[in-house]
Amino acid sequence: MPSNKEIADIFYEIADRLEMEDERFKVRAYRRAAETIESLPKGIEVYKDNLTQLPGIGEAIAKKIKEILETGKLGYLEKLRRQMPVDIQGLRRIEGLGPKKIKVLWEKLGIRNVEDLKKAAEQGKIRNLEGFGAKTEQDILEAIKFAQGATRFSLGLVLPLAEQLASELSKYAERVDICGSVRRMKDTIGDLDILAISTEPQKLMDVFTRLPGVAKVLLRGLTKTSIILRNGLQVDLRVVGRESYGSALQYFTGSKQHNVKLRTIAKGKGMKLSEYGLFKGDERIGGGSEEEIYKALGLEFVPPELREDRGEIEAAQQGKLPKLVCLEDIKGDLHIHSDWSDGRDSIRRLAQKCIELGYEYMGVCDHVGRLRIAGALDYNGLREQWKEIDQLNKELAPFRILKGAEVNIDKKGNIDLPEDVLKQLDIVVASIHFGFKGSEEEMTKRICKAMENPYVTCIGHPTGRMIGIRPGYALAMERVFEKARATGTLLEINSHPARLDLNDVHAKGAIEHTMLVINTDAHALEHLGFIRYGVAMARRGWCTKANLLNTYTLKDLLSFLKTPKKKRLS
DNA sequence: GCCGTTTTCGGCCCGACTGTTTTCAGTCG
Repeated sequence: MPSNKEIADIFYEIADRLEMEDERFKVRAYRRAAETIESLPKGIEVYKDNLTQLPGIGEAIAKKIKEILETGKLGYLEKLRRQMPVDIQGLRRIEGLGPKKIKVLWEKLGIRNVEDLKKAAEQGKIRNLEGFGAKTEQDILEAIKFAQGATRFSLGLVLPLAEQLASELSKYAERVDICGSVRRMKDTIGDLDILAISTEPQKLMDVFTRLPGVAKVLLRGLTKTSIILRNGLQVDLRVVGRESYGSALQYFTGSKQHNVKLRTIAKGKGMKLSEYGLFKGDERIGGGSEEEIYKALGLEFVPPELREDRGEIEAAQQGKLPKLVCLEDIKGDLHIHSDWSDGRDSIRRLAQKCIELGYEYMGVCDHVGRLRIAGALDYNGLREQWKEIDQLNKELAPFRILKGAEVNIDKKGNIDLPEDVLKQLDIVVASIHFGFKGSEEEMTKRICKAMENPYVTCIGHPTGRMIGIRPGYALAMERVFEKARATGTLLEINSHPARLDLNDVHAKGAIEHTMLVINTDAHALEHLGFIRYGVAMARRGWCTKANLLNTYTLKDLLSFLKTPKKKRLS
């Protein structure tokens, strides 16, 4: 059974291919359908009998979905592929290449995939094509380099998959845990490690190798089996005995550097730590649980997110690990898009979902100003929106919807909304949405200038990176952090799985100077759930509740926002 | 191809930026 993501990808590909044929509206229709499918909360087979009820799905696409569910493929797409046998998905991941350029590359140079593209660019063939030039050729080479370096998957893709696999496997095992970098909640994941206790390893491995989505079985044994999923992700399943489960969990969670250091400490104490347990001579003195291992080594328990050998071991020895923020500490989400701009859902529905999540408040920050994505709001639009928010606030009290906006930082560091409008807002998220290619000096100045604006509450996705697509723009982070402190500006941890920006390392650096806020940048109800990835970045960045604005109660938040910006952090 | 107090046809989000093009197409958000 193909996953929702796989079916969505089929429609995205159709859209790309139709776009090459200069189709316009069908392209939009297929993309819309793909977006719907991708964000369904349950497997699409659940909706099989009333597909046309789903937004953006009509008779024709419903029929195609059924064909995919029944046969595993789609004749229409195969026909399109035969017309132009080009690896669209691969080529589209090269930044700056869209369907039109890909088409020219295919027609003029016979380029079918990234490898062909690289060769042609290196040979200088691309610069002579109409619509291309030397600069484009250079950009293509750089984009290829970046995309190829990024064979890692984003946490947001792997974690839900990992949980699904673990839940399936746990039907056949006494205990199943996700280990490795996924358990440590690293922003990008190389492969997925799963650990289990089972009295029927044979059966468990059978189930594992026959999971839906398995493309290839790399190796298969009773204690270790490795598979590759259709999306290219490698998954290792290891089965160990109950008595050494804790040490195995510890060992397979890593990181490698963290483990090396732990083993050194064990050695210094005349002990030996391995995946099979903690030993003194031949006697096993621990290994059933992780807790007893850390305790026996004279350490506080180290949460998996901190296990990177970034000072956590020393802190644990001194009993000085921070009390990390957790999901339950989050009292609200302060960067949410509604259907007033490019979001999908109404403020009312978003608010209801936030209430369900136990939040005390939310911030509606639709696009405002020059970047007219999906009809970004102007001042009049904002005022209309405020009326709705005032009404909802009466209705939903004590829950509180804050009036906000996401504004653009232009190339000079100015905000594209006048101050007399900005000052009427509760929250202003300022972000860079264009002009990523400036020098470090230019980009740093630009962000710093934006922070000087007295009404900018925080900088959205401060580095602009997109996981696997583009690195962040060049920034002197220390200068940004210092400016944030000087001006009372917060920095965002954007929880969107493709962003995770600030990342863990930056977050850790930032809290030495300023406060952070974890936002989802949700464009639909289900995106509110991304918050856990942002919390994970914060935890990996050693953040406590006190470092994060949206752990504040509504009362404290309002008093913070009422304080003049320059005095907020003092 | 989808959708509907513009409802079975006709409209569908659109502006900024970039590089190359001397007036604009392609890409991005």
